[in-house]
Amino acid sequence: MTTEEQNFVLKARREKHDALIARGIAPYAYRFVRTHTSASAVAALGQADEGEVVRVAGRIVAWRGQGKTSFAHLADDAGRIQLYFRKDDLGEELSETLKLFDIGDVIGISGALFRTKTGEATVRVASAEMLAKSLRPLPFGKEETVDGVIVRHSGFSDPEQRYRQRAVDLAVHPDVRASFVARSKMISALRAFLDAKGFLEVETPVLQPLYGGAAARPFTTHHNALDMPLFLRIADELYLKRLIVGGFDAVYEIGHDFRNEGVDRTHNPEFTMLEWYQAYADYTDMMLLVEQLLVAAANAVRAHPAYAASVPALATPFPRIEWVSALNTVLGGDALAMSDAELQSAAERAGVAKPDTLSRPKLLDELFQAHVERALHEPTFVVDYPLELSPLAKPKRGAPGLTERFELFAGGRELANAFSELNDPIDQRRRFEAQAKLRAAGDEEAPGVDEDYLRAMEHGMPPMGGVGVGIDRLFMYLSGISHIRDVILFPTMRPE
RNA sequence: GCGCCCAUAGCUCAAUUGGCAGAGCAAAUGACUCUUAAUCAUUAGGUUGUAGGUUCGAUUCCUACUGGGCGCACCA
Repeated sequence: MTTEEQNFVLKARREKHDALIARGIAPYAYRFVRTHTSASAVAALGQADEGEVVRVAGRIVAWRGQGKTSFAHLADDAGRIQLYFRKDDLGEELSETLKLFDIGDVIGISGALFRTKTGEATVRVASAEMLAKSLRPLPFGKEETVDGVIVRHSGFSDPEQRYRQRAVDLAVHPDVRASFVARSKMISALRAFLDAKGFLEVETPVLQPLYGGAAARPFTTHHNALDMPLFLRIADELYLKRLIVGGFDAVYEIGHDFRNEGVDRTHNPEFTMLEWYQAYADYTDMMLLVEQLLVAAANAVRAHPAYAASVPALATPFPRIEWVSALNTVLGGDALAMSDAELQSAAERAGVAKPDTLSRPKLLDELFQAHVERALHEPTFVVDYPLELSPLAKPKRGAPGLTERFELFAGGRELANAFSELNDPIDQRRRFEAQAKLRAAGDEEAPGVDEDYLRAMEHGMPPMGGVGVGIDRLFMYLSGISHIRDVILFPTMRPE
């Protein structure tokens, strides 16, 4: 098609649009007062054969004309309901107008409920209003119900088009809408949980002059008026901990982090992160909170009928395994005492790419990922990470080479990361400097020294526990959805 | 970033060894006053992703490009 205006389908729609105007009917309305949704109308009829007059609105998703009568289905957020148009009820003029209605149009209906002889709750249409004329057809598939299961035919299934045109995807796929409803309910439950525990929801900068709080490559941008580079945050951590210095006892933030790295089924360049920090608590307190929070999230997702069956049963407390002993077991020796060369050859055997280019902490991390993480299917806390992997965590009491840190794994993926937060500014400076050295040696993900953060800490940072939870992945785990693009409304795509 | 695969009508898909580009749905016209993947008849709808090449002839074979999917790498 050369230009879309010449397409015969669009042309026919446009002609009907013009014909509506010619009949004095506005193709785009301002408002329609509904008395019922599709679902509440069906409920209002109950088991009766005749019911009250209802006003419903939605999109025409199916049309079965039959001479002087027509049946249609009207879909709204709550579901769908059948409409029955009868020429004798509507009169000549409205019957003529009806010919200008198409599948995809948004209309408002008034009429009495009744039950057809096949048993379906239906509105006997007395009046119909055009609310929004659809000029571009939606790719509705046909549906049939076989043994109570809805079977779709010839739907809209090209994954590229579905992600690029999410409005269309959502409009024709109630199950896609359902997944985002469940996600939203889960996030509401997380907020309710933390609010009830006395946490204050806050917002910290997305645009940061210095990035930190995680090991990742950032997106960079530029502020014109200030003529300065800015980074999109890779984590909220350092700003939230400044707030604890400022006197807030417990804060949390739900927002987007941005990491300039590959895209695959579990990575989108922007993703949703929950972080919280609680003064006077340590990582053991955080473990209990994470368990409770996960149970609350799982209950919220399970409450959605579409996901009731897919949510894993969570038995608390989750098992705890120690990072070092788990790695020692799989490597058959004392991992921390091994030489760099020994670690490199172990990494080589584990299939780690280019182990000779990795720093020692990276090597350890890779070995742990390869041998231990992938095998953790049930929710499991991995505790007490090596200090060199955890530059923002407090040393473990009685084991100075380790930190008080845990990560929660489930389904082979990391769901949460938490520490007893490092609040000693002298130690923190040393850790930053060690990171800066790695950075100078070529580790692009190692952050530098954040003087502003150190200054805040030097004023006295209360001891605290902190947690980060990847929201997209948590929802993927709970819902059983395997691709991150299916839990993000508008995933990052190349321009078409 | 690397490898493999995919791109045909608005949507979902066909097209034999390289030989006139098709079907279903959606659309238009007509028939049908309880249908429901409604049905029936007729009609229209295409620069086969883009640019080149091989060939008498390319949707089909080759090259490059664009976009996508899957896997690997990086990462959470």
